[in-house]
Amino acid sequence: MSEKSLNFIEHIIEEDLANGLEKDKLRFRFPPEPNGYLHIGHTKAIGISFGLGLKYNAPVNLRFDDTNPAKEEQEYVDAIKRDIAWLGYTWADELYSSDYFQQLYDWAVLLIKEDKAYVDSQSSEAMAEQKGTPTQPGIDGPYRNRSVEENLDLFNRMKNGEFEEGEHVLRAKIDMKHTNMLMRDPIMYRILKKAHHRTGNDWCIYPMYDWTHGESDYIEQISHSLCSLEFKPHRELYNWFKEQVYDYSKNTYPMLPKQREFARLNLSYTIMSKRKLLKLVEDGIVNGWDDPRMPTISGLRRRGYTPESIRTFIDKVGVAKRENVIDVSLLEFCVRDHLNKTAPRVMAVLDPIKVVITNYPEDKEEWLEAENNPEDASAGSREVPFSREIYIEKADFKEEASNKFFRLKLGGEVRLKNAYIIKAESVVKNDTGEIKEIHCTYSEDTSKKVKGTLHWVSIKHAVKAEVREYDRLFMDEAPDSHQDKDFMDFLNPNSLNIVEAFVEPSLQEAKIGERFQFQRLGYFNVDNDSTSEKLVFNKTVGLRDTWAKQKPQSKQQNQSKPQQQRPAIEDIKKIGKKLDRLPDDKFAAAKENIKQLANKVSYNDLQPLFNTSVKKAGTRIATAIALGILLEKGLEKNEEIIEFITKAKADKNQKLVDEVSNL
RNA sequence: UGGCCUAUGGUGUAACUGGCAACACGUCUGGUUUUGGUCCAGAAGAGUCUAGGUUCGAGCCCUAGUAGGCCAACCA
Repeated sequence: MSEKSLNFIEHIIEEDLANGLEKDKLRFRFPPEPNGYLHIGHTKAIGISFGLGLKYNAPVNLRFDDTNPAKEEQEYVDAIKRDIAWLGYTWADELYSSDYFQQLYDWAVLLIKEDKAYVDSQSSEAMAEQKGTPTQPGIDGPYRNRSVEENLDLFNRMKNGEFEEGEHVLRAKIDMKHTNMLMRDPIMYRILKKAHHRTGNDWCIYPMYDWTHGESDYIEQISHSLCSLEFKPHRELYNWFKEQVYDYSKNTYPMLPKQREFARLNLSYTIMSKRKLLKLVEDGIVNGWDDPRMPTISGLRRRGYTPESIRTFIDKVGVAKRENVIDVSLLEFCVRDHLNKTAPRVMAVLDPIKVVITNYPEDKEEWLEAENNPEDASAGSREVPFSREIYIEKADFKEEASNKFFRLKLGGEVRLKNAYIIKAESVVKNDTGEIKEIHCTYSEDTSKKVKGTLHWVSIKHAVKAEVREYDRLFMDEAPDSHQDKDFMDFLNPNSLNIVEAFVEPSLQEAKIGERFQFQRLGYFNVDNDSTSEKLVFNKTVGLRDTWAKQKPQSKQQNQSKPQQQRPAIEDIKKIGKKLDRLPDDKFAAAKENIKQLANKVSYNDLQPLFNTSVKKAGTRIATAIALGILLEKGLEKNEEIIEFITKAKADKNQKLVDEVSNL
């Protein structure tokens, strides 16, 4: 652990420690709002705070940020706790912001007494108007200078339920002209006559996020409050509030927490918004929050992901402040890596074709030994039944094929995993020419070298099972990042594919949640829907398949990325940078590219490049090429241009001299 | 007309107070293999957004641009 270089948050903590913060004062928290299920994005926040707790041996609180009774439910509290525990993290205290409602109220009264908060009685529309915009300052509202007495009275009556929702709010009195809109007298309390999942009807005023969150951190004496980037502008308010309450309570709560922000996790081909995930659930696109296609923790769990693999994934994605999109292939790598070491191997045929071994006696059957996991000697072995008629995968047979195809073909030999070597002799077809059976002969000499090995199941002994194969839910790399299109437009209609498969008989006893490698296919686990009458498997992830990659692909994979539209001059500079180091053929291509781009460039764009320093030959060559186009299009040579050309002609770089010579 | 944040191979993250740009995924070779998996060996791929400056030396410091993100819920 100490080997690994620190991320920026760890650097901050190390610095705080070096500056005198005592190590036993370190304390973190994970603060979910119980209004939905946790998803893989939350796992990053969980991993950061709980990871820090582990690293520094510091407590990490689980605090439900439950200040909005309209949206929050016990069901979500339970699901969140279950998911965090499943991931393998242990929280110090289970806490609720609602536990602090009284303290928050008392502090709010103190703020009013100091004329730092006031009751506003306007409509939300009027208040929004006075608030201004990001580019325009706000103006003071008519209630801003109410007397302390009146504010105290009104606030007390708000608490007592004397007013209806929307009639009054309590606002912090900061600065309506502040450049940070959050500082323009933010609302601290609103009236909400709703029952809260924990406090019931005790309160009819509820504190807002900014007032609650930071003060909850303060009460819990959290040292480092870590959240995602979009809360960066809130930090200023966070600090303002905490400095006020510190004045009132520094003796009981001596430490001021520090908020820092990191970039949230984005995964390619998936969405992370709770609201949008909820829509998938409500519209019946998926079968609930734990549908194996969902990026929720519960979905991943049901899909067969291991908590270990999710944790290593989070560890690998790192922590920084720039927007990122992680490729799902990294997540898949992490599960494969873990399951490869732990999942027992079994044989299952998903798309069967019948093979008859003509020289094998009709009534004979054998039980052959099969290794459970070549990666784990302690996993032992089991026996699998073999008989005259077996299933193999349709894709594993071709009547004719090149010798790049080292599976079964007519006249060719192949090894049956854990069994004999067979040779395909003939096929039986139906009227439409479809192959119904492959007739083979077998040889008991298993020592022979054959290139291919196939998995199979004995038809007589095979157990039927339902296998659910999943594909990504969205066809687009970033489905919710298109301003002109709705994320629902990118739904993949084939995200679920149910097949009737045949599995080896040892699987009859498989229990819900158990994970296996179906050899040569991928990792599968037993779904919750599985019963003793009907086995149901989920495909967690396929094996790496370098064979599939060699075949021509007609995939939907290659969708062009939404190319960000840079000004042409920027591209020219970029290309120009290494232009002088390019081999001739590449240089010609780059030159052509620059010529194209130059058509979109004005003289004013190009002019600044004339001063480019002598050592940056590439940029100057690019400038010369672009200038050539502009001159062709009728640009008049002025002094600056002539000076540039003259200087370039005298340069020691031959390419530059060439480019500039015919200008 | 504003404020704040960010910019390093295809992707993600490193590079401690300036000193040969590293690691992982992905990609491509080759080897091993009763899984076209795993494993092993290797390769390609970035002069760190652009320009200018400071310096013996800049991914890191300064200036100016450019691009992207966030900010106007009685949501969190």
